[in-house]
Amino acid sequence: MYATASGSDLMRAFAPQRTARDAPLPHSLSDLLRLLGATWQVGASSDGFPLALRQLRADAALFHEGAGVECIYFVQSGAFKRVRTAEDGYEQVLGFALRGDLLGFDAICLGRHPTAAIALEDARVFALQVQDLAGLAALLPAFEPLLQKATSLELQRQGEVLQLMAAVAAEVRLARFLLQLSARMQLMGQSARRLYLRMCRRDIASHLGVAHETVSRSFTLLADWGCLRVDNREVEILDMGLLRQLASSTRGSLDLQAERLAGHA
Amino acid sequence: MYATASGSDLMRAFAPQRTARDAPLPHSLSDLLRLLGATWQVGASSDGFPLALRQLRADAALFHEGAGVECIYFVQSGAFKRVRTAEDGYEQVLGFALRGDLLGFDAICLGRHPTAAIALEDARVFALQVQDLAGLAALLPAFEPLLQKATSLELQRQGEVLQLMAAVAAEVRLARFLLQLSARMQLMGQSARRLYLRMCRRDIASHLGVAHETVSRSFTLLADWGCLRVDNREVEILDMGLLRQLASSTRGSLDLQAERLAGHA
DNA sequence: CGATCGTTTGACGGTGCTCAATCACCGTGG
DNA sequence: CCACGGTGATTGAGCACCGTCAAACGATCG
Repeated sequence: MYATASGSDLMRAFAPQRTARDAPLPHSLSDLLRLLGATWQVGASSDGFPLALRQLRADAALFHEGAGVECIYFVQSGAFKRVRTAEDGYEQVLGFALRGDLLGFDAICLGRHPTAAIALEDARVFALQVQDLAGLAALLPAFEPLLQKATSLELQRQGEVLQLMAAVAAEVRLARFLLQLSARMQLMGQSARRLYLRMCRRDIASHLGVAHETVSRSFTLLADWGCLRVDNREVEILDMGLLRQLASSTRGSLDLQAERLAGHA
Repeated sequence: MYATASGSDLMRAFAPQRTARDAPLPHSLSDLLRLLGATWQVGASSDGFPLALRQLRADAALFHEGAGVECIYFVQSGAFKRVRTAEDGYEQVLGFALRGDLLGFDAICLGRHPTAAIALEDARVFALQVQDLAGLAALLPAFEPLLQKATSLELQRQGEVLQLMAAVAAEVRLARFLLQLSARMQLMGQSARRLYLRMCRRDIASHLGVAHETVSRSFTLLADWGCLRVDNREVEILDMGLLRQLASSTRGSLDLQAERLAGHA
């Protein structure tokens, strides 16, 4: 590696596993802070801080399971799935990461990534070396609360995912998943009603803890009940209230919905 | 409350919801840092830092679902369950917290506790006001990495819990749960083989996403296969290898175990 | 246009949920 | 001291839901 004093090469040095087609992209610490929800502007003094912007193609791995931790990442664009592969090859999807989400932080405690992150589409991420975290905190005292908020949000989201898998009925799981996705899209300023699923049915199924055929069946069931309009990966929520009511049912008693189904048939 | 300038009263001031039977307990910042795994000693300069040690009886709530966040907590002794209650009264157990675990951090992002924490037995926790976090970071630069490690560990544990609920067969879920518990006990310097379950079957069932009767059946099944010896809440792991093998099976194919069962019968 | 992958739908069998009874344990009060 | 009620754990029977296997359909791409 050529060590010159130019800023461009500094950036390059902090972008691991950079492939040939990657080109240096314009970015700065301000971009990351704005992504994390900071309202104020960062002074120009910290523009030299080592912050890499990595670009990935669909199906590329941001990091592999078991790999040593070098960076934590913030999704700038695109979508990821977090997966853990069992010995027999079964892929467990633990969650999906969208714009603004934190990736790889669960690796800090043990020094290795317990899960892999795979891009579902072309994506860009900010990469922050863990060894630079202390320096960044010293340079920008306001960064620490932002990072804490981000980790807290991840923790809270993981809790919601658990509730998702805790539901017994498959339609309830799917309903909860769609509502969570809808809420996140709305938080990003996008439509809460019209969703485009970036992941395939198999990934959704793994995430919900059911077979992928069951996901299909649940989609058509929700569509039959008038909750949704489903066209492959395009989903439109037609009756948000009914969807919420479905998602809130816990043990048994989908009978109310069964009646509605009978009424429509 | 009598307001004098003594140090004891300072402690009292930072212990919210203190009941009459609670007495001031000896504690210091050093105790917390040692609990978090710090190897170095803290200087006496920071002994005046506001750090409360709260004591709770069994079944008492450390914080309620939806309550505003004031503190984050580190479990000093005892055990907790983290629960979320649905509208129809169903209690979803998201996880259990033991000595050294962080509680309440998922509330920081939204300012409200998304889950409640209930003591499973008499317990003690260190309480750290969130508004004091920045001050503590300034006073002790080495604290920030410890907090990050703790949050990272929580995040990683939540991922493991997800894997737990992702398993299809009930016995597999129970096997994974017991292995996770065993690993945590060993990490705390206790026996990995002899476990005393601090939670009732219903809590375990909710945590695994099955009916509590199924938990009972799975316990007896694992015992019949020679994995465990179960006596109410006392569990002894007899065949760790077989238990691991069971826990690693994902989709279908418990047939191997079924053969073993037939062999024993 | 064929090939491959993803999605949907059907049929069947098994696992676990529901309902219910029994047992064990414990603290209370007669 | 033992009867009593209460809670938690275990076990059984029946049935619905979902996983597995299988086939057909659709989309995308070379």
